[in-house]
Amino acid sequence: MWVDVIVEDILATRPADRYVVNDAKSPSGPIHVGSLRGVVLHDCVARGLQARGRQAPFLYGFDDYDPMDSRPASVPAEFDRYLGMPLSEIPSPVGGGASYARYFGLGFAEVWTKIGAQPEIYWTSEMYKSGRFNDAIRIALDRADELIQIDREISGSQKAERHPIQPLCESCGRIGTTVVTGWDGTLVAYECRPDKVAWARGCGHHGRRSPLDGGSKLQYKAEWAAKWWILGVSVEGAGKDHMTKGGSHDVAAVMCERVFGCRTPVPIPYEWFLVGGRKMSTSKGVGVPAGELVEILRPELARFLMVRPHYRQQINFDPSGETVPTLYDEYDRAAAAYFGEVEAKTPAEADLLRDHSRTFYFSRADGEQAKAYRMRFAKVAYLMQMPSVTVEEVAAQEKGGPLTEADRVELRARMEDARRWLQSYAPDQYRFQVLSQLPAVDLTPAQREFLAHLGTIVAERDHWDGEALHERIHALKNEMRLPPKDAFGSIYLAFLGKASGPQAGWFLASLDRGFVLARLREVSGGVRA
RNA sequence: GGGCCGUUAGCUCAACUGGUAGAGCAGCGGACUCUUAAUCCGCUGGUUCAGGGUUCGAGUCCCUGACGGCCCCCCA
Repeated sequence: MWVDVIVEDILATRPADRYVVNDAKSPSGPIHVGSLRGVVLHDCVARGLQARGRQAPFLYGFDDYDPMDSRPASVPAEFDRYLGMPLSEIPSPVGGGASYARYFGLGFAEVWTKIGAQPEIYWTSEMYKSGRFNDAIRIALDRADELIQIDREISGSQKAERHPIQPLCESCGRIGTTVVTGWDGTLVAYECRPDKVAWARGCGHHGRRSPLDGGSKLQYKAEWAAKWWILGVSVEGAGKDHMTKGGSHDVAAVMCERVFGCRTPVPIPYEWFLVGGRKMSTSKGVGVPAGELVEILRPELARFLMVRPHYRQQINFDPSGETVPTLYDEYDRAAAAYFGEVEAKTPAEADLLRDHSRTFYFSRADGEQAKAYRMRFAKVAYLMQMPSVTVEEVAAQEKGGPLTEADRVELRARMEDARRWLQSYAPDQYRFQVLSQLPAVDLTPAQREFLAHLGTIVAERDHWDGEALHERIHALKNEMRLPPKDAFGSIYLAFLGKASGPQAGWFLASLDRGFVLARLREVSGGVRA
């Protein structure tokens, strides 16, 4: 399991009693589901370190002193006037006094809470305002040339200006449009340029101010390095956009070591996590909000989805098709390994089981996962669509005994997922619905006759057992020398409007007898012939 | 220009630090007095993208190449 590999590697290469695990995100809008991968990854590593007896706080930083550099489609157009201002200083798009950054950041935090992660949140705006960045800002100003040089050297970018400090404009409140023009050891001289960036317009103000206590922010690569130094971060992964060679992480790493004199945290470069299927209607066509994932899958499955594949592998989750049932099957396999329900026949198999077991362990959302009876997801989905079938009863039969409380909780979670899956994502093949009105079907005379006879059979008894009825259907089909396809097809067409369906005997037996008789009479009587 | 990932059965994917290539679905066959989604059993099916190399042994490690997906060189 990759988490164990990472944890063992950290313990071996950097022995310590305490590790600070950090992740961060700029809350510039609705936070994409991809950012959840970082949360889960860091949460797992922190858990793994803790399980090895180390202290391992997991910190999550919202970089809310970053300037707003674009306006998400869901945010009203009047917010364009805030472009360039720190996210912490912009009002929430839904009002209520909170900042723009808090609105989106806390919304994201709600999602990670659901999947069992509880990082300690910090806000860079507060760090700046409280002076925690002051030493780093002084260093960055004193050694600005060196930092700029590192940026150029490592990134290979010829881009002229990337001064490590951006003052907050005292006139317009923007922080993304300013450039430093001088530093006397106490005050920075700066200009708020109308043309510095394409996405915001500075007001043109020239001024001098203290860069400390919130008066400025570090440019983001320098800020990253400074945060490692200030917070003592020892482990921090990042998505591939940061981790490319000569990319922001490489630059920050050199800044961290050469300028701030601290060791670069253990890096963990991870791949993207995309959600296909229903794409959002944003202009770019991608960007499913994190919260949507936990509306498709319950917490353990959402985590499992991200824990199972290696972190260097891209995840492209498409909830349509058979993805969800398959994911559930794999989850069940992992659970079986974890609870010791399967025995390995070979050493290789034993290793595989251990791997599955660890995957399950790290997929737990909260606390110990109770051992419970796990009915196959596809079956749950199937049973739920059968009229007058109680899934709990079938589960108890299948289990061979009464369901425990844990069994019921597990089953209910599956039913929830199945309901949503059937409603929004399941292929038609998995979905059926008894039609309350006879659909317009095209049946041969033989099929009508078959259904008429079937009606007679059903009428024979007040109560039918599924198996018994199924036998009679086959017998009737044989007597009439009707091809199975025609016989069964006619039943499904009459009740479901499609050519196939659940096993006919059990299916009809589960329906209301009066309804079945009426429908058979109607369809065979040529009402719509 | 640079970087990451992928390519394994018809499909979707597994396979710990190299040690007999496996599942699910599909297909085929069978059991249950029953071809048509609730159960169970069996079977078929792979030159692991290609070509080199290391090794007693390579899906796995190294090199080269092909194809596919993505990222960076704006911002953060």
